[in-house]
Amino acid sequence: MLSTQPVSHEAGRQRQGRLWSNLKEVCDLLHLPPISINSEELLFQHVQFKTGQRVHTIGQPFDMLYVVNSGFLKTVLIDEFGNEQVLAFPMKGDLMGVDGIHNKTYSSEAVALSDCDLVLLPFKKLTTLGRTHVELENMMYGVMSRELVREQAMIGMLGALSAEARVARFLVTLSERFSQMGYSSKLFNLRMTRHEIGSYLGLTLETVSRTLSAFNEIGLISVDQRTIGIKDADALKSLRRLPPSRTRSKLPARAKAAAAEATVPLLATL
Amino acid sequence: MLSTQPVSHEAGRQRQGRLWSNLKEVCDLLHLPPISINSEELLFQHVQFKTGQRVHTIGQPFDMLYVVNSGFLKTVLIDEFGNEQVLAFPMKGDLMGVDGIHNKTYSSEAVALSDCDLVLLPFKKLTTLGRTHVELENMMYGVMSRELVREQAMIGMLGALSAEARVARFLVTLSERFSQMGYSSKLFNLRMTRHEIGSYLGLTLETVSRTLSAFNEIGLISVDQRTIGIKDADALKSLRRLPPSRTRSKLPARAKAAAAEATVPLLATL
DNA sequence: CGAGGCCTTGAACGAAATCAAAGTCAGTGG
DNA sequence: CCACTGACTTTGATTTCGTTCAAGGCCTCG
Repeated sequence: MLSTQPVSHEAGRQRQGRLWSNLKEVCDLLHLPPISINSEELLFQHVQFKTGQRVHTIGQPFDMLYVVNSGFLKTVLIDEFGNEQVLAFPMKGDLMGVDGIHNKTYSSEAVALSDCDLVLLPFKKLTTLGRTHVELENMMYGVMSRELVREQAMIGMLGALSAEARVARFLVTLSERFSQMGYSSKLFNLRMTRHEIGSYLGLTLETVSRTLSAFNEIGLISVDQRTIGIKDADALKSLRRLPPSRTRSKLPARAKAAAAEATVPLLATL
Repeated sequence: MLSTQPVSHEAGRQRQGRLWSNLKEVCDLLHLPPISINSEELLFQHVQFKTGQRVHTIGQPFDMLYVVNSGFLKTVLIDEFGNEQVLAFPMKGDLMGVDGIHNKTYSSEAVALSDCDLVLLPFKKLTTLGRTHVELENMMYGVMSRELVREQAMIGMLGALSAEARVARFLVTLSERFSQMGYSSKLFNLRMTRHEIGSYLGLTLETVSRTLSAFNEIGLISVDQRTIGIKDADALKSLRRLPPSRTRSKLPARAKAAAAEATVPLLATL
């Protein structure tokens, strides 16, 4: 489902020995409808990070958002004992740094898991520009809301799914992302360790390893170290195996009033 | 830490037999610095919901944000089998509905756990207004970012903490919220069932119940049905008991390059 | 008073964590 | 070139935390 427009594969152009992208290219990257701004002149600088480098750290003053143009990263929280909690594995098209707006300080740390090329979006520049370009402003709100929805889905997954289901969904999501990026959805390399996957999924590295081996056993995937082959995507997708009886939705008796109309125009959905 | 300014305790004024709040009152509610807009004329309507009523449902067209002025709610995700996953328990000062911006459709459902009074913030109105009032716009971004940070903290908790630690943190957070609202931080009533707490924390209702009983045993709290007394807040706060050896932060060998300067000015934090 | 939610507690089970050991792989330096 | 090192991975054995299943008590509301 990639745009087939003649954007250079490595989006951006050289200038002063450095890559720059215009707003339309950034929108493409974020999978957003392009914005009609006389924007050929409005360029955003790229930056490169090497494997292991930190893009931003916790507590660092916030002024930039980042869009991944190529490469793989992780974002992590670090607790008071130095333990890492992986929050996400940003890759091409993902936005980073939104958590820094509040408090003017990044609340997470972003680390490159491979060499990366990121587009720099100076936040001030964006908001200023947004004030005169409704579309851009809407895009900003939209992207932030999208992040929020993603995190809600993550919470749902951590709260309700078994280890197997989490690993299965992780693989499916990765596969879809790779496919979006134009890589094979059937065969790819993990850029992160079992440990990092485990942290991301709320599991230990051993459980991740064992679960992958088990999927391999029953022919859902093939595993060789970091190389994953997806053999039965449908089975992976439908693998739920959630702790069953939990959390069945039902309105309490006291809620019968809800049938009545609300105090304000309110659609009677459901 | 409440503002001691003479805002009416039940913020807002009567007009046409209904409560309305101006922008300053809304900012107070959200714990944000007040905005200097000639805003006495800019009023936001309140709405009341009865226990059990839904404020918005999944898939319903989005057009409003909501700020809780009084009462207690839950927001939930519902999976394909009708299972509920509690995402949050909004109460006074909390913002709801942000997940609806993306897709123009609410992606979660909000249900009143008690009779509630909510301030309606028509999103269109806010953004239009934000375009001419930088402060308001910044506030919008700030609030959305704050939500994101909260959810990240939630992910961290679900990913890393033991059942006891989750329940302890839940109690501490509740206690602090009650205190903020001017209620006792030492003695309060839960508005939600064990089942709902369990869903929120990624535990079963039995585990929640047992953990509360255990805290009661060792004198950290007193429990009688929905009534909770906090006896040793410090012990609750420091109760971590996280699965120990997990996820210790350490840079991989390949990351030695990180010591070198980044491609862009980058603070050497840590 | 009875019914239905809700909460507690016990006992047994099971999924995932922990502990432990051996194997793989990439990079390094002799 | 090859052996050595250190990080990463796999697999096994054991333990433990939290779930599941079950039964009984409590409280509210009709």
